[in-house]
Amino acid sequence: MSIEEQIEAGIAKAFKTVFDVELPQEKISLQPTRKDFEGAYTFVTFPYGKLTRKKPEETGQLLGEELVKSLDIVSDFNVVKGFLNLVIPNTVWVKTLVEIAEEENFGFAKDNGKKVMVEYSSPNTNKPLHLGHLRNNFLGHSVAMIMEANGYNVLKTNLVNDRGIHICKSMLAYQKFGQGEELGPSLKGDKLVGNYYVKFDQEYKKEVNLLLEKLKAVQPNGKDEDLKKEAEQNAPLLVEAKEMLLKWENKDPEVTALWEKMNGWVYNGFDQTYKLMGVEFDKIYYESETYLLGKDIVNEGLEKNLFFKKDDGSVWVDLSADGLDEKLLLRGDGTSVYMTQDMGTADLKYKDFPMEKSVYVVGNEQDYHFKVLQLIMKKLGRSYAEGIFHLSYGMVDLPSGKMKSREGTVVDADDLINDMIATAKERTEALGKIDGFTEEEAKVLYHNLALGALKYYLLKVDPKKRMLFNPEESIDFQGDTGVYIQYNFAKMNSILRKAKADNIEFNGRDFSGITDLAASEQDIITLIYNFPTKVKEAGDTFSPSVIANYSYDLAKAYSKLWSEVPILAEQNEELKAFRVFLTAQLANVLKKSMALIGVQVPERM
RNA sequence: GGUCUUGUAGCUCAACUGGAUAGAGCAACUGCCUUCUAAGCAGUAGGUUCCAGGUUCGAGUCCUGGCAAGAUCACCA
Repeated sequence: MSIEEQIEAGIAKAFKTVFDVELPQEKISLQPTRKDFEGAYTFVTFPYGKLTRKKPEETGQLLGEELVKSLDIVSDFNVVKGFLNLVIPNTVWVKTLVEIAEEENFGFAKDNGKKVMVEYSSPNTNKPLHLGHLRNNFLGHSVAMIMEANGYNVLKTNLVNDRGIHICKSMLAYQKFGQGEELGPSLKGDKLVGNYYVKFDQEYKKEVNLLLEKLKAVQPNGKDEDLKKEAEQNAPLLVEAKEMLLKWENKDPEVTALWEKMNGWVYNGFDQTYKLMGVEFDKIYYESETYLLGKDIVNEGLEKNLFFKKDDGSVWVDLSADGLDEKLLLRGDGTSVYMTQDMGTADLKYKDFPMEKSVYVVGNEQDYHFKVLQLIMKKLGRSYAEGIFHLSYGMVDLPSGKMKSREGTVVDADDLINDMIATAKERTEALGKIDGFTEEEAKVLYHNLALGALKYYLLKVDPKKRMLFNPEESIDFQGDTGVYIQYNFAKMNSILRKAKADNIEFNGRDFSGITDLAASEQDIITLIYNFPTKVKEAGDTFSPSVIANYSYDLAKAYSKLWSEVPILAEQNEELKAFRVFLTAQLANVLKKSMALIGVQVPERM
């Protein structure tokens, strides 16, 4: 039984013995005591005045006296207004830490027999990955690991958008302007293809302007808006791209071959970037294979009278009763729309991997889409519908506004990571921290520092919030950063290395003689003790930020300890061993928690 | 216009799901490297938690109404 549970049970009992009232344990909750007061846990007595017929202070006083009497783990208490602060003796904390050290897989839940699928990344194959994708990938990968730590069997998936008009645009531009360019060593495949996507847009805009001039000449009285629309629709490049899409759908050999060739280039590039980012997938879905799915489900919905057909043959669902609008599910010509496809894919996913929860890491511009998707699948009676969770995250904007691939105003993922690596190298060398490192070790360190800084930066923030990224200001290496946490881990490791060299034994040692703890030592133990709660909270809310912030707290606590008490320089042998032991436990938990946000911690830096 | 999200120190973010005097980092200022890594520690300053009501013993957190920013409301994906 956890410390909290023991106290809660004790409080329930105390209500009975002191006030002769029944208060079920579920109704009792504790909170951590604020730093400025003595104690570890606080019980708020304000709500129980009616029950005890006493003032909150008095209720607290009487409960406190009873708890000290009845519970070994409560040694003292104090009452401030309606707050009963309970003191847990140091020996209990020390004992707790020893128990934690003996626990295998501390903090991680046992296999719960449940499955969860996490879909993330979901790139388009017409352009390279950018900063927005980094947020997506880091979130998804981290959530997958957090769910695993919560006992789920996790399948990481990637739904690649490899077809559609936008893909045809880059293909067409390549065909027209590519002059047979082939993949070379100087340019990654995704970049090569991305360039043609930009090229398409440039040429297309020229055509639109040209056409607009002509239209204006012919229809001097036409509204600017209408003419522009007409020009945009009829520009030859777009018309050709549409034709190409039709050819693709009809499996035209030439178009298919080009499509395969260019997508191959892109995947080659993506693989490099994914590797650089440190994310991976268990299964990859391609929209080219799923885009025809879902039509059966549309028929099913029609049969069940959940959907309806309009005169032109298009199929809709009326969600106005749920506060939403009517939504198109199938075009008049019988072709699929996005929603058709996603309904089909939802069924396919469940068929492949019958899961309790299905997480979609997708930007918040699709909030409406996923709300509708879940609602429809619920109406259709899909058992998995309840478990659909759209992990909606805010856009990463630049000071200049939105990132736009077509206009080239994006922060490229590879470039950003490589810049960060260069910065890490520069900083490390300036600080003279690489003495004794081999070239290979130094390279690994720079990579870990760069990725750590970047991942922490993107994950410590609540996903819902949109964020502003200023490329002019590099991501910090000081203060509340990934590097700070890594640095403190390196310090812990330095202690452990030296302790080993000095043959300081701490495993399995009896620390019952430790009765005095410095405030920073006690803080660290409580933090370590809270690890399982944090893992659970992060899993329940799909929030890597919980883990990121927790990791920072751990690092900060050690930094404080470091400056306040001697560790290896401690004269008392038992105390010295205890502090090394504490360091070892903390390092262990910190490494685990950082791993949950995908950050590697260095042994030395 | 409807719906959803966000609004906390100059800036970037927290706040244990309704609890005590709202906490960190950056930037500014002041101390601290003959002791285990100063990518650090300690301190000073910085707040009408967007505004106005309400519920409650108690509100940054819940409700109502505003204001501001963003997203979305396509036979695009």
